[in-house]
Amino acid sequence: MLKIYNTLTNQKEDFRPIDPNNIGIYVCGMTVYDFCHMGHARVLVMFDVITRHMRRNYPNVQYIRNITDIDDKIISRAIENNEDIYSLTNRFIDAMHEDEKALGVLSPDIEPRATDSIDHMIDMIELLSKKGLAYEGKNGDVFYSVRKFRNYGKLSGKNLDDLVAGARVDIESNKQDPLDFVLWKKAKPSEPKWSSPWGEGRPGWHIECSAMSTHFISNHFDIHGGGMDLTFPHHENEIAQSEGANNCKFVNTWMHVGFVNINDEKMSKSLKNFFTIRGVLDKYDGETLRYFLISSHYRSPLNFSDTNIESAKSALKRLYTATKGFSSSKKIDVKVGMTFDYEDRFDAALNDDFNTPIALSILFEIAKQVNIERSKDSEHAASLAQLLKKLGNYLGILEYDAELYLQQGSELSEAEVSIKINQREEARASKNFAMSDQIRDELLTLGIILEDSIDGTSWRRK
RNA sequence: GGCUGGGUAGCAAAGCGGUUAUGCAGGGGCCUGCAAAGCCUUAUAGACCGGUUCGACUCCGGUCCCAGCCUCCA
Repeated sequence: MLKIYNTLTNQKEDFRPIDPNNIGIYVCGMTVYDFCHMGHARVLVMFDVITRHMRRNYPNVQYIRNITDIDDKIISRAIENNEDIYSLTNRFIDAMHEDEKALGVLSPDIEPRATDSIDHMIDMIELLSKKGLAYEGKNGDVFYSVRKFRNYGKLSGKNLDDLVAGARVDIESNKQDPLDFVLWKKAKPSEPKWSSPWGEGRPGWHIECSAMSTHFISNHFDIHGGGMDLTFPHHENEIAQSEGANNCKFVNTWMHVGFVNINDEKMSKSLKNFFTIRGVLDKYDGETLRYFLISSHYRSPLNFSDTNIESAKSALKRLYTATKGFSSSKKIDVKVGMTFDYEDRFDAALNDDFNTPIALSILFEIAKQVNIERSKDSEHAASLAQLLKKLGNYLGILEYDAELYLQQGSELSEAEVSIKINQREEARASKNFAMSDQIRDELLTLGIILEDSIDGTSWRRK
């Protein structure tokens, strides 16, 4: 039984699908005015792990992740660059796709752009107006009347009076209540605009997710996720909009991914302490990064540092090393009873609120067993290695041939290394160990490590 | 101030009321011509104070500290 921590109830709950044959997942994606950073990477990778696991357990999982391609930041960045918003957003959408590919993230089933769903948003705002939940302010903007929605605050555990007392609410004379939020913004001259019953303008941020999730999935669906900072106000407002408009429960399970921190502080654009995915990929391969991101539980904070990624790199290398030599496509039957309950325990870990650290620890148990069996029972070792690769793939790691992975980024070609290895073999055969060690040291300075075994000498990158 | 989380060994990170988490790094050993990898072995935990219990890192209460949200943010 899959258990998921639900932000709505602040506890782990049994996941009971609305329709087991049709699971709906909606995740708030990127606002595309800049390159994705490590925080985005964590959300991308975690929901990739989550949907991969869901797909193994349910026949049809519909995964939707939107793209916010219209908002204030996009507009101001486009003006700054003196370019059309679409040329800006298209560029960063392409960049995002490159990044997620490098991280081994599978594409969502649908990736709707806000600007393609303006009609659905207008429909929803009209519905809210009809129900008396929305009103037009003095400046022509349309607002949601938060106090008219009974359950406002249920997701984030806030109550309206506390929010007012917090005094961090802006004084906005156009609103009836300072907590009300914008559904539709009147266009200023030279801003991108769409026509609507309230004149030309553009949608507020929150309405797009309510409109797109209900349109592409249903008024009521299973899982809605995003980064933790979206809990309030974004997701709270989505609930107000969707439930206010449709008179039914919006989402059963709300999932929120913890932050990536720098020196124990949230990584964010406003703090200017962020690292872009592509910046990190200059130094580390995508799978190392992915391993790093899944090495802690998705709700815990994750501290980003070179030391921590280096340690992820070493750990992943250990798993690859264990599968080395078994990567041939030769089909081996996994012997019943010889793999113990590794796979069951692996599944149980993921079923327990997607506990990737435990799932990974089981991969290490298998790796150790492969190493032990290697010299004793090679067939058993091979079947374990196959299992290791299979379970790794479920998490989106161990996707490459071990040999190739361990040799990637080498300055010398395969052939060049082979020549050196052969020279060294000759030296060793004639017991000229000074010479053989010299060759090995020479390669080491080029970042290449040689490993002698009964099967001969193999090499890998340091 | 209100609301969430959290404080675990050198570092990272989990589960668990009593039995080895796991990885990286360290010590000793085996293997090796020497290495590397691997295997065996080993040390180092549970912020603090009380309580419940035969027994608590794990449950309850309190204290201290940290992070996040309450404003755009994944």
